[in-house]
Amino acid sequence: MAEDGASRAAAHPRPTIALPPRSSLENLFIGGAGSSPGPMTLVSNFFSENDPESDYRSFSHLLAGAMASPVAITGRRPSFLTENSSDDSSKERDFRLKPNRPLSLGPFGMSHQQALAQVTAQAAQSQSHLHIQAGHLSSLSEAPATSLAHQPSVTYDATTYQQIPPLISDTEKTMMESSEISHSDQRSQPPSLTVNKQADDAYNWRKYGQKQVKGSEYPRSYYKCTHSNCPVRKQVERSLDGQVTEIIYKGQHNHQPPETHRRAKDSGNLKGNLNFHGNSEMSSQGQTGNLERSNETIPVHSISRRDQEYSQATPEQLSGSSDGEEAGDAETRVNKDNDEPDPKRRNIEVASSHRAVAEPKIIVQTTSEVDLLDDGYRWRKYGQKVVKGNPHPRSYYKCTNAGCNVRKHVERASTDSKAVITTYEGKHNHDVPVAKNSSHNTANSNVPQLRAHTMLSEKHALLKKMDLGNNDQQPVTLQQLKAEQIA
DNA sequence: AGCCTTTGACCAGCG
DNA sequence: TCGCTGGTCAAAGGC
Repeated sequence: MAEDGASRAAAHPRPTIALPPRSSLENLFIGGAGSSPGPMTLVSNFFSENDPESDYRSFSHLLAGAMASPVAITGRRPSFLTENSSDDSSKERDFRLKPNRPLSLGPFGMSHQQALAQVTAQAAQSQSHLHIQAGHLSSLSEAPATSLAHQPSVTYDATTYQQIPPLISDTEKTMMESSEISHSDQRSQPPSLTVNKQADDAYNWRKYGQKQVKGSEYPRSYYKCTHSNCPVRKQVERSLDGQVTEIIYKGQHNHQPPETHRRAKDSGNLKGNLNFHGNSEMSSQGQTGNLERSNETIPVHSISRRDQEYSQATPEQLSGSSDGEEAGDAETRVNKDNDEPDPKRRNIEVASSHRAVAEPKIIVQTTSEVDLLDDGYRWRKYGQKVVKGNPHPRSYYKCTNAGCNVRKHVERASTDSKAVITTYEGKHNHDVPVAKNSSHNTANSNVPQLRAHTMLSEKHALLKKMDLGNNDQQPVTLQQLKAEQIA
């Protein structure tokens, strides 16, 4: 098994690419050299820039911050959380985060966290369905001289909404500084970076197995929480050089994190979070008691990398559906239903690091029906499923290109049949096929740009909606977006 | 001594 | 029923 993994990894080494800086607009419309799938990169680039402070505003930092101090987001789990296709027979459903590429925020003057929170939250309000996922390695330009390979993915098992700790190596401990920035605070001022030493993993894990899983590029390691009687387990896929490529958490901690870790988090919060209510409280709540029914407060996992290449994910609190079943797989989904403007929901704690780590890509994609099957690539449908709570089936597609393992899931929103949530998984290892009969595809090279335009317009419309209801919270996003469009 | 990782074997679900 | 596969167990060894 290990040999298999080694040989496969050797045959398909993941690239480590450092590209020169690129303008925000260029990034937005073009993406990185050889990037694919184009559409996936577009909106992600929307959030990325060459901001010199981008190191402090990565999505991984977002995750880290939320992990350190989860934010309560209550309400029904959004319908655009899709179900893990690989686990649809199980009651265990995963939220999966695959931060496959670095990301930094630039011209918008806002953090990933802000953008992410704004977009997702407001999307729910406007009944637009956003899918935020970490995606592909396609656009590589944002990360300043950072290895872009081997971005981890994280799956959150939605069966039991656990708080998932960051895993911080000793090296990281010494290098990592994090800022915790309340979402609402950040709208009027730059992130106030405060040091939040992510001392260590909030929980202790013991490896109990390793296996080369079919279809998985790297060996999968199995870990148990070492706390007595704690059922939480996690699966970690690591590349040969030790970099995490995917993390899956299952179960719910029935205990609090080690005391030392909680103290560290509390300390960090006092310094940096002006508008957050109770990190340590959340850390404990999230473990056992938050699974209320129609108004669940769900701590999202948080992760980190031990090996300096990834910081950590965030336990925000995800809203859960009233039935607690419809969750998504797909890559990262940070979202919420915000029928109730709970102030807590708006407080997104941000952690950041000075480390030059590879950062995950965030993809926020809204698609119209037109875009649904016309993203420049060719797809073969291989499955379809009706998910509880959504009258519309989700369909599964694979890229038809030989040797390409990219898949996408297409789902119509339960509340709006014209709204489509598309989830891409994987990275195309080929160029966009020669133009099809789409006006989008007049030439291969135009596909990304045109789609960018389309998506940008949609984004604009979305953000405009957002702006109407939350003028005080989204101004930067909207203004920046408008600026981009004018440019 | 205790805790951890490693790794082959075993088990259960599924087609 | 059988084979495949993912997940887990548990002995052995290392730190």
